[in-house]
Amino acid sequence: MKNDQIAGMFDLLADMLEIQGSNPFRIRAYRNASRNLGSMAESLEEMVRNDEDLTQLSGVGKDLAGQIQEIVTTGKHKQLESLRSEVPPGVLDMLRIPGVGPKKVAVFFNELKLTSLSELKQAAQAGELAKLKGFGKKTEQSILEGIDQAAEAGKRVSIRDARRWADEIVQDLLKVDGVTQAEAAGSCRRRKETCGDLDVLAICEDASRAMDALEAHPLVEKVLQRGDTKQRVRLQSGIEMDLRVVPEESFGAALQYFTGSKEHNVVVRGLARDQGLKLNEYGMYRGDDYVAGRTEEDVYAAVGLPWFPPELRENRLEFKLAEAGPLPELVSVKDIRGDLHMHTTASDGAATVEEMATAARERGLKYIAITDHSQRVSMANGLDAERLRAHWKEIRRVREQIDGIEILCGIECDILEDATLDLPDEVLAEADWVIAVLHYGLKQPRDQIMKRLMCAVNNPHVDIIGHPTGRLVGRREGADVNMMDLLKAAADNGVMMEINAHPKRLDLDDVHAAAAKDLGIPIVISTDSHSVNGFEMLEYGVDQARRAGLTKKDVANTRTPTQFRKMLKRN
DNA sequence: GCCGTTTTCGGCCCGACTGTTTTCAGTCG
Repeated sequence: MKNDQIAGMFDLLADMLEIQGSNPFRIRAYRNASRNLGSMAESLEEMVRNDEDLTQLSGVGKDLAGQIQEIVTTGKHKQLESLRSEVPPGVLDMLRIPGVGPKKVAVFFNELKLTSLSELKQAAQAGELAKLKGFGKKTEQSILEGIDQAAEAGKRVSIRDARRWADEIVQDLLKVDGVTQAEAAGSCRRRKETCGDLDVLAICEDASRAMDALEAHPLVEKVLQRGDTKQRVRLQSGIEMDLRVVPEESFGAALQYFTGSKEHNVVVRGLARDQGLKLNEYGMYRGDDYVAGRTEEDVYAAVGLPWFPPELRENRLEFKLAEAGPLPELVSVKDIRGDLHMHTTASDGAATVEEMATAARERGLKYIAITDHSQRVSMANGLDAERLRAHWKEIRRVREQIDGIEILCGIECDILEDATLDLPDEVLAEADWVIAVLHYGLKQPRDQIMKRLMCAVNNPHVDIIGHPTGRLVGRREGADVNMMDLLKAAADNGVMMEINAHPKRLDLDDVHAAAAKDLGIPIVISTDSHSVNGFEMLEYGVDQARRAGLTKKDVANTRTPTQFRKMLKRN
């Protein structure tokens, strides 16, 4: 039983309790626990097996500890099972309709006995919803429109798309007459790997000018709401965006407020309250007196906190770091000196060794590793021993010809389904840099997955585990990796861990990267480039590392070429 | 249901927008 499965059960429970009109704080407790469980590195199953105290986990008390234990040991959750028989699954689907929440769903279910989206649609078309108390024609119409979107709703977009759209709109808003400042907030600013919606803030003397501009923007499909200070639109891509127009003296407070995360803000507001202050999106107040709000720095300073990089604002690490002293400086793109995962035309890349090396040098990199696929990945024209040796010969030739950048002879070697490596040890021994990865058999049971990873970690020639879970963000779950066991073994064997920078991978994720750092494992942020444009992905990997609280020191490829070589096992 | 403690019960964020309501409830972030 994986952590996120258990978290999912608590979320489902919360949905059902909400429709039943339970105590909202009890519901929040389930959601809160769900979130915390979903973002922890240790496996709950292991914790139960080792008889560890689950109430140590934040948001988990005696009751939930018992429920987790029940789920892990029996695979079931009695309370959830009995609620399931009371609330049909189709009723939960109704929650996905924009503007429809638990109260409305309860009315549909209890008064009209509707149990699915299609029944709800028929009732709306027959005009039955508008007859209900508290409902009218407009609500009925908007539900009718919303039902078709329900399937799409909740879809998240990659940080890369989110940033492209948000940045474009921000840049265009800044050109609008009267707009003096504009910035993206929300999960996009925190660089979360996916975004459910976009938030943009602007200062504009006449808010309607900014809103008119947004309404006319080519990326915008439709205005969903428009008030005096807030406008909500849907972009062509289907994702929704909020624009808030705020006064200058509130910009910092609003930026802080709308950047979140919610959990981070709860803590900040709590600290404010403890000091007799009140924080909202307009500013920090003592009674009715404005204390701060122009900048985020002012807001944090008013409660005795340092300014936090947005990537840290998840209420996971940042408050502990702040308590321990000045915040560490997080790693940044300019710190990265090497890129140690990339492909060429020898396997499935689009550029030659020479082209990749030249492009890397132009981007200011001092060393790279060429790591084409091994033979198992036949689809990608993976290399067998003979072709690999010829390829390395070619790399050495280019190495002699190009100044200003070091090139390592590497390989991205598959860890096969039977827990052996795709190339013999004597071949791997000739490499400068060996990345071991899972590509196939990702659905194998945990025991076999771990057997494979341990085989790689224990091999003396393996330098690093690449994209350790093999997940594809929003598309494919990764293998069932016991990450803490893998990290401990990696630490014991001097094996590094990769943060694969491609926005579709971002693997390790932020939580596991933080766990790796805690164990002292050197982390490498690599782009896995398949063309010269691939190097642009570096920033997404760096953002993920920043979310894990990594500094320059924690990231091996911030070292100079000489320093980096000294970190390798074979030296 | 959790948490903290001014230890065992009270607090748990709150403001914008919409629609239906004529003073507010529901939803959302």
